[in-house]
Amino acid sequence: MSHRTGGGDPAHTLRLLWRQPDAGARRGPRQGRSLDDIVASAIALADAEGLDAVTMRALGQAVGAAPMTLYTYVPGKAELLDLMLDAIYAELPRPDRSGESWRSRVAALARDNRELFAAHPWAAEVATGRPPLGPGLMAKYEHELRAFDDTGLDDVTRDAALTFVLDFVRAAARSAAEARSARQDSAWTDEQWWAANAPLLAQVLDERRYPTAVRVGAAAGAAQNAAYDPDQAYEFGLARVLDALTVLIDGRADAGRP
Amino acid sequence: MSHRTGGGDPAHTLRLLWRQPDAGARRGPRQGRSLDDIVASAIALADAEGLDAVTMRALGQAVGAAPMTLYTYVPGKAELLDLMLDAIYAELPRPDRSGESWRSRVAALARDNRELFAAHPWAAEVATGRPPLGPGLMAKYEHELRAFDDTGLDDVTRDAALTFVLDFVRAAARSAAEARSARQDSAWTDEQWWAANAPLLAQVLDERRYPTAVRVGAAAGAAQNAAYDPDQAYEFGLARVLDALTVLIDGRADAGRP
DNA sequence: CCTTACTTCGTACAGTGTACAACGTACTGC
DNA sequence: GCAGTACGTTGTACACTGTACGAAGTAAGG
Repeated sequence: MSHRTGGGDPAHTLRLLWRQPDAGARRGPRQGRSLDDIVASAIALADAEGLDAVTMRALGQAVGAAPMTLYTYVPGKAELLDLMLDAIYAELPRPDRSGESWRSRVAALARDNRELFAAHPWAAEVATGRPPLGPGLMAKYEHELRAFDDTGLDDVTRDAALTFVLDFVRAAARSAAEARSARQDSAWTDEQWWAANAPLLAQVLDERRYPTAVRVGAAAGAAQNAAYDPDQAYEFGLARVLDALTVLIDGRADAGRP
Repeated sequence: MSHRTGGGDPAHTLRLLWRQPDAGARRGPRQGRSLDDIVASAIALADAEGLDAVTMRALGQAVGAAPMTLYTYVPGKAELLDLMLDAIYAELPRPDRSGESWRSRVAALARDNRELFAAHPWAAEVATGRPPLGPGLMAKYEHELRAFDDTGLDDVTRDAALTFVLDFVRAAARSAAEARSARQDSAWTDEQWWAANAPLLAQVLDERRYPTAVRVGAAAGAAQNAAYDPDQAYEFGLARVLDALTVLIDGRADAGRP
């Protein structure tokens, strides 16, 4: 199974996200834990051991309860993922950057999101078909839209530009997470992997058939000391994203450069 | 479990990808099917019912064999995913575009990849920590690198630029796939979902607290007839990507435009 | 022919999310 | 104070996953 959000009654999920208790007096025993405890434990578990380690059984053990107890706090696992995401969104820094240039603000926005994914790599893996419209995401959205103040973009374009930046950072984080988990899970280091592949690869990669691929692949591999360096891909991509926005906003490519 | 590639002996996987039979005479009964049959059935299954439907049991039934029989063709499911990916890469069109501008070639490259993900939406979900270095991927890489001929980019930058474009298309395909599966799996249409969320959202979305978010969100929602339109996001993003490459390659923003 | 390597497949196991029912608890209405 | 009831907690159970293991049958080598 893949990790997906949503699924249940949207109104119920939304009440949970905004921590709006059900109306009516509560009979029966009081809950021994809080929703925040559950969510915080789940995030800690995911940070430490990855999203696959967040099972209802493991989470139950982490909070000292039977697995099924969790279902009195949360309708199901999909909603738990929504809550986890919204919680880490709420943690993002949101300093006032109104004195800076838009370019500096957007670069900071990208950096903050990158650091979010560095702290919580699992977040890039979660498939959010419908986003968790909680306080964390709203605060994030509000703050990040402000990065485009004074750019002259209309509202629709502003939203599209933000989505473009965020999707880029998320894709980079996902690639980085995949590269890392390939290293960790597979019991083969990058070097061993290449060494194991090299003999047959040399035999099968005809330079007449793949001249450009062989040459460029070798150059790129040498430049990165690996088949793929997520950090370099991010730096390169971010520069391109900022260039693209400069064209969109200032109508030329060299604004803000020496 | 998420869907991941790789894992086993890289050399063995590589032999499978390039269809290099093990050396030595084969004793015992001959295999009743071919590796290509297995892979083709798996792709058909994934196309029709999604990646989650590709289980060893279902695939066994599709090829008319017991589930465990598959393990004589493929070491495990991770390797099967590698083979599926390489197979669809091999299907991509690779016409000679040497007469066109680089911008037209890169746009075509993006379109071809977008259509690949449209035909095989599951491909965007697969986590390829280490890429399947088979004939399909090599042919794809060779052809796509050629899109940057005559751009003056050095080899390392050429690889980075291609990665940038491909990552963008993949991210867009992933978002589109997530949005679609949210629609299909959740039993709530987009309209029902918004209708269910609207009352509480109206109550909780204070316009003083989230002025920009509320305004921009409403404008974007109206412009897209939905919370999120993957097609519009793709078109917007592709234009930005091409602008960014124009800056990189031609040093200005307006090359190739009227 | 016997041996050996190989394909096929039934069974089994550890793991997943969660439905269901039993049990105890604390509040509501009297 | 007491019955009724809604709710928290939990053990068990189910369908499902990938795949390890071993038995049975088949074709080739010596």
